[in-house]
Amino acid sequence: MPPTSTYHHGDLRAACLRAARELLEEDGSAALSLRAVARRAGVSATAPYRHYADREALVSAVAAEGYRELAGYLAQAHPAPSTPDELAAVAVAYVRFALEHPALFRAMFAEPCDPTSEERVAATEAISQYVRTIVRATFPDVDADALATTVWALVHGLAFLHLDGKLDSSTPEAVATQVNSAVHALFDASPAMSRTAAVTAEPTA
Amino acid sequence: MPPTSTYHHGDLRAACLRAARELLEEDGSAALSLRAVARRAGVSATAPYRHYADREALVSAVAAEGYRELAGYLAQAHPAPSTPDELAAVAVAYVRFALEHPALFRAMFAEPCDPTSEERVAATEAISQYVRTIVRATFPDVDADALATTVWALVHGLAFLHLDGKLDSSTPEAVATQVNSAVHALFDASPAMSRTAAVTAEPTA
DNA sequence: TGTACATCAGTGAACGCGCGTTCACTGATGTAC
DNA sequence: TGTACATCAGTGAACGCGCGTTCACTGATGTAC
Repeated sequence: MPPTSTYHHGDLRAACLRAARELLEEDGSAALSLRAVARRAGVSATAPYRHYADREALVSAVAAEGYRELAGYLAQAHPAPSTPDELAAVAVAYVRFALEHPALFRAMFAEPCDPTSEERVAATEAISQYVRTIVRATFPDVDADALATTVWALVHGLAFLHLDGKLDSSTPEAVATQVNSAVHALFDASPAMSRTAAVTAEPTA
Repeated sequence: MPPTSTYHHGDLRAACLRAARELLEEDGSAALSLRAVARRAGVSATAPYRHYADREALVSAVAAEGYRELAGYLAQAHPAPSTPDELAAVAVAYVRFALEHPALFRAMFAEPCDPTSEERVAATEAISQYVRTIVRATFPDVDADALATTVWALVHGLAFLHLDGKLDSSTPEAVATQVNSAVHALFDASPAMSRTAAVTAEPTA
């Protein structure tokens, strides 16, 4: 259904989200204002209020969309990882996502604008669950919750360090190598792992 | 030298820094404006311009001070760690610092306001060097740079996850336990550690 | 099929706000003689 | 020791800006009959 008339936009809600994403990627979080979003969507300054209660609601929606997109991105790296290598591939995807959408990623983890936004809480919970699930599939015999937290922290930290230019992000390969080796440093020799999948882990990077 | 007169403040530069820190801790980064700083320092809105070129300069100064303070905090946890346990204690301090100064910590790692601020660059470089030094002292036979990155990422990620309320931060003990176990998961069984450089050959990163 | 009407999604003017920054200024300080 | 003067660190009025949000409104849409 193409938006024939200009008065009724067609899908302003989605257009706002898209505009917000673009502003974020182009000029950083400071540029993300309701008015700028409206401007970019080609609509009056007050039109977005039809779809978002206030600025915070928009930001939360953007963050939530980011979480969903991240989840999709990870799943695409490997739908159901069950070996350390496959898990490492997902980790690489996580960091890559952060580097491809730096402002969005920062917004997702920035000072919580509205911690009570159900959409947002649900989205982050989904990611958290997802990580646990993956780790559990990869290391069935282990305290998956504890390990999942450690893995997530490691990968999350790598993402931020890369974002902050602390590590060599010049090429996707450099990033992948870095992430792979860090993840394997955690896995290869962890007691529980060496017992389970003794040799599987070695050949990466 | 007590600031007798009110006209000449005495040490407005430091007072601005302190005010900025307070605003940050109390109301988050959005509250950190030059005008608010001036107001809190009890000085006209334009007075801070005597000491800071613009808003960005102030923010960079705050961040740099944060880095220095973090460095001191880590050194206080253990002046020269050389065992995994001592290193873990430093890691705990890192996370604790983040939790005690959440807004400051976020500001330090937020979107780089002025990447060319020499004070700021120097401060972050110092931290980075410091981590490398510690890791090298603890594991002399290992590719310290690679491991240092991994350790830093892990600890940094834990700090943010705690900040975002993803982990149990209810008591300092809970945090310490969490961080300790994560760090040990990385160390205790990492091949390089258990068999000293036997397997260092793995040449990644 | 045509018409009346409720509903919905926009408009645009207006508000008050706090911000960063400029400018010409003035009061305090300290130094040279 | 006293005085003249340069320098320094503040003042306060003023600027223009973009923001979030409100309000009464109006044009388009779709549904009931």
